[in-house]
Amino acid sequence: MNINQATDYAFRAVLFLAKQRSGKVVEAQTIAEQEVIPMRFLLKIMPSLIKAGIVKSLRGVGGGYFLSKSPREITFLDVVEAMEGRIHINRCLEDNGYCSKQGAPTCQIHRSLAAIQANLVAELKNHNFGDLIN
Amino acid sequence: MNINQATDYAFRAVLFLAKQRSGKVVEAQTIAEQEVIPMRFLLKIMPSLIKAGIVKSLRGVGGGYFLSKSPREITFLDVVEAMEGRIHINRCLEDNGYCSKQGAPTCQIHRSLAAIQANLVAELKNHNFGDLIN
DNA sequence: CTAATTGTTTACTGATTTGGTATAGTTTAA
DNA sequence: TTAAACTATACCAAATCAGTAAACAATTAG
Repeated sequence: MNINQATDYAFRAVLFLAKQRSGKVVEAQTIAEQEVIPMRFLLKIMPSLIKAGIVKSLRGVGGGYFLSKSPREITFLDVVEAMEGRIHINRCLEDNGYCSKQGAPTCQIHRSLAAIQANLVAELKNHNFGDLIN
Repeated sequence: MNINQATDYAFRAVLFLAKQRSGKVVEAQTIAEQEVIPMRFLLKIMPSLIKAGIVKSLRGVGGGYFLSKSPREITFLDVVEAMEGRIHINRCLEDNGYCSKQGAPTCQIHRSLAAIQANLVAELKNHNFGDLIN
């Protein structure tokens, strides 16, 4: 029931970029040093944020990363999903959800967990990076 | 961000016991068959529910398991914590929380995740097994 | 054009967790 | 005392996690 280390680092990288003046390009090494993230690991994490449309990058001299939209438009859910995919608090809630009992449609546990998951997703969506920097 | 298979099985075992008439002792094999849980695995799971005070057991002939309190008094949080311990959605929220940046007290991410976690815990506490059997 | 700089991609690795099985032991009723 | 039931512990293969490494691609400076 937790986020993994890569997601934790991703939160910090996004927050660090959100704190820069708009459009400022920050190289990986700066983020890694300031946020105490292993450089190589950060370099593996960033492409996930790019694919999710949260961050953009520039290569070559003077290159680096910057947010692709305003911090207020980036939610905690966006970052979690960028790193870990859609949230499913139990296997039975996945798209072709597996259950050894095959009882999903009528399973009371399934329904309760679905409600709990929906609440969690809503809560994650309710936190954005704009609120964190003011 | 999910519960593990053992916890899923634990939910089913508790619900199955909750559906029995009060005080009925059910042997492991019956639970395993009805809920489609590998017997040996179930036998390893049950002691966690017993230690958490959710279930009681009787050994020997005619033995088995039964709930130690009313279904309404058993929450989803109780079962999750019985199986996985206290919920921490990120390492920094553990008792002696680790953070490579050591910035927990002033970290905005930490504070947001703490709020999200508190919401999740409250939601889990809000679902009980009494509601599921009526 | 070339070299230096910066991100991208993919593969690899050791440690830990997960999901489950096996074995030996304890308790209890008949 | 024997069979039925749970308990404790050890074991195991596969997957995931956290991180490292190396080769590659793009860009800019000179």
